[in-house]
Amino acid sequence: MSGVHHTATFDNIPAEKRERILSAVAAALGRDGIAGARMADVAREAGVSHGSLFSYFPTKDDMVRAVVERGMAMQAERFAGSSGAGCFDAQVRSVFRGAWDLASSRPELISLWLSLSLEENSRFADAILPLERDAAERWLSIVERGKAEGAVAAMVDTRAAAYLLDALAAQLMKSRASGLERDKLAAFMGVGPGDSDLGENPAERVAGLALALFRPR
Amino acid sequence: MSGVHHTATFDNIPAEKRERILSAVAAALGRDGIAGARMADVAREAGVSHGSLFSYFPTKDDMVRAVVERGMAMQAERFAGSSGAGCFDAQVRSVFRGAWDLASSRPELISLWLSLSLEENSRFADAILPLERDAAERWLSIVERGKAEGAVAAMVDTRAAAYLLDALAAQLMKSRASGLERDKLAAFMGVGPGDSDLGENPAERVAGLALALFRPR
Amino acid sequence: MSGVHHTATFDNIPAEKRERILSAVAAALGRDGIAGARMADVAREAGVSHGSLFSYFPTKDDMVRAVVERGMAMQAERFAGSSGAGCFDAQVRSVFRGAWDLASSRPELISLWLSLSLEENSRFADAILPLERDAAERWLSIVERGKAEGAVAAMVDTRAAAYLLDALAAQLMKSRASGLERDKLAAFMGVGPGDSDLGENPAERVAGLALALFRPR
Amino acid sequence: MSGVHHTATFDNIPAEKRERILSAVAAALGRDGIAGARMADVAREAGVSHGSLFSYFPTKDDMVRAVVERGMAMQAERFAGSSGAGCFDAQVRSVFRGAWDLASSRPELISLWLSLSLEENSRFADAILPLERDAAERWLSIVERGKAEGAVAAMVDTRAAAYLLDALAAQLMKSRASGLERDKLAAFMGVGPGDSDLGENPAERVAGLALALFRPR
DNA sequence: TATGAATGAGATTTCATTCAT
DNA sequence: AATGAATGAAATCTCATTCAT
Repeated sequence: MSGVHHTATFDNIPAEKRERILSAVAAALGRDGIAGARMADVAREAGVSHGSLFSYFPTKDDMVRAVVERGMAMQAERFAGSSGAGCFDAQVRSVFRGAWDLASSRPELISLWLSLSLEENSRFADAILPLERDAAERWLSIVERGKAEGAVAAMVDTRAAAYLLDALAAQLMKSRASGLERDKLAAFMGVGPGDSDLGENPAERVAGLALALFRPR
Repeated sequence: MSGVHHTATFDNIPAEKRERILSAVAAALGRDGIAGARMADVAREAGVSHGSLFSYFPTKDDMVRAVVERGMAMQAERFAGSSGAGCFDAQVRSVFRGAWDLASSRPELISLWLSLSLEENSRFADAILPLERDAAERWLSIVERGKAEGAVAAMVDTRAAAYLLDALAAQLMKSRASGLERDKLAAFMGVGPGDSDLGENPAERVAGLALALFRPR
Repeated sequence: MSGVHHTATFDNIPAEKRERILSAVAAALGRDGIAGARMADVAREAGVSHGSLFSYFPTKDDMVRAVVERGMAMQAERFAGSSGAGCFDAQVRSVFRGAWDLASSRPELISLWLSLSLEENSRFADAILPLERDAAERWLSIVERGKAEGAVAAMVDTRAAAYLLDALAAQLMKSRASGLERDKLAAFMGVGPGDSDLGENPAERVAGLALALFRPR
Repeated sequence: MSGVHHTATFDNIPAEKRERILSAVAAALGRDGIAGARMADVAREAGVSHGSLFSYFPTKDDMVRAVVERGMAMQAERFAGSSGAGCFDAQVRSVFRGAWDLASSRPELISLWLSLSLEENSRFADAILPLERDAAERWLSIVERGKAEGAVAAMVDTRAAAYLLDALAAQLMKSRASGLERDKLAAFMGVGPGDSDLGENPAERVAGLALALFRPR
């Protein structure tokens, strides 16, 4: 299942073209969904013939896998920058900020990631489960460190807390990537739906709450 | 946009048949996605002819809207049972429990709901935005009541707290409806992926953590 | 492998239409070969939309099988009319005449039958092997009867003789169905290639030789 | 139509490479048919680049012609070894044996030859008609010599006899080159289809019968 | 001369929608 | 009102052929 999903031809073309194609794939998948994305659109947007696309990826599903496995690694990096560096508070804020920034700059990757949780796309689950498990491990170790530092109250259920932080980060990204969820966030934050200003950066605001809640008093 | 999406014919058929059809629609949409669901499958699974389906709903999108508007109302009821009754703690537990139970009994509705947040399905956003806003209002009033009761510390950011509780409830439902998210939950809770027993009911466990965090100490 | 290869829909349409479609399929397969025949051509020549064609046969290969299994049965009948009736000489002449007539009236069936012997079409072999075996049995019993009647010399190798008669009948049909083989027959019979008159009916002439050779002297 | 179908470049490459390419072409055409064979497969199997193939043959049809005209000459040689040498019996046995051996060693050439009789490949008929006519002439002169030698009864219809011998030789080659025809031969000879041993060499057995039949008694 | 990436016409197949019965 | 056969636009995928390097 996992492994290489592109042809040797794809390895041989210029790196710039490769990036252009993968970006076009991600954009189309994020915009139209996995089932709804059309190979012809991807080809046009990447500036290649649609015959070429099939010389890079044997099938549409292979193309999806290629961009999922590669694109999802970028998402994992929202942890990489924060891991090991700084105190609990700094780490949590860094992850939330990274999540928000990723969702701001590459919303299509978030849309694609969200769609991978759907049953209709369960055939791709194996491509991201390792990343999801990795994220769980990281959150768990962050909370453990928080307890060791005294930044997290001893009575806190470590596993539930890690789950809570992950859910919050996921919801923040969703709120950034989806129009509907953006409106929903606006409803929570008390600003009008058309209002593009969501006030204080929600990622910072929510991170602040979470940190305050965990802190022993 | 919003309003009635079925024909007069659909109103005239027996209620039992109506339910059977809407259930089949929800099952197909949840299983195969909005783009992937096929009218022929819905017809076969509902036990009606292919042609009849089009005499009930002018188009596939109308059919989707009909089930979204109707099916999503069920989801809203996870609040209905808890609203106004009991203290803050009881209300939060009740909503989380309701969310978990709904996701257990009708996972296809959760899958459908999740897919409505995707950009590819943004044309249906208007059909659920009111419900989402309603949910935001309810969470906000629940937190406010919590503060009035003294069950929520005064320093807590009300809006962020409501957002947090909503995110947590959403994540719980997702963890129940999607195979991938179930495995992810297992990773957080420290049980094997094949292990069907997730230990203590996660909804109760997570609700317990949230309530403890909000409580003044 | 063997069995029904068409949909229930195909059973429900008028018999006349069914025949029209099967004839168009046989014509296209005989003319363009199995790989070369195009579904769009078949549809146009049968006077149905090409969408309909796929509602009758799930795939192109199913369509081929349907016409092979059905069309080949017609070929088997070149034996049916002669079996059991008359003396050895009459039977052999009848089979040769039937073969010639079938090849004259439905050359496309012969072309299709010939193409089924090719390795490229070996996936359809199971559909005609029973008919081929049946033909072998019939020739063997015809030769045996010939011996019992005294129309075939006792020293004749029964199995080889049956094989010879079958090869001869096959070659006659080939000579009738293929332009190249027709020219080749003309070369053997000493008439010009453009000459449409092949002299005495070759089927009768060749049957006459075979019968004379087998007869004890 | 007839003539040279390859480029000057093809003449300039090493003879070994030329043979390798023509063998790969024959193998692909025999295995997959003319319509089904893919240039990319031929290139890979011949160990040359895709582009080179087109520098040797302007089009796929030219490539087919090149191998047909060249490969078919080999088939004609099954007569060459026997022509002029030996008595009638020896000649007939020699041709049958040669046909059987060619079909055993180069079955793909037989498959290709069989496919050339199909209407779908009639555009190549001119490439082999001379060879077919030559074969007819040879059979006719062999039978005539047989009559002069007294090995063939005077009452035998010379032209029909030549046609019969050709049909028999063709059927023998077919029985060797095609899986289906091999099973059919097994049915005639009374051995199981899986039984790789066809008993006495069928070519000798059938030749023996033919010679016995022609012999005056 | 050799290579292999690029192209696009054309093939099979799907499926929402229509409509005669 | 119900049925299911019919339709054709549109999707994925193939592959002979071209051409820059």
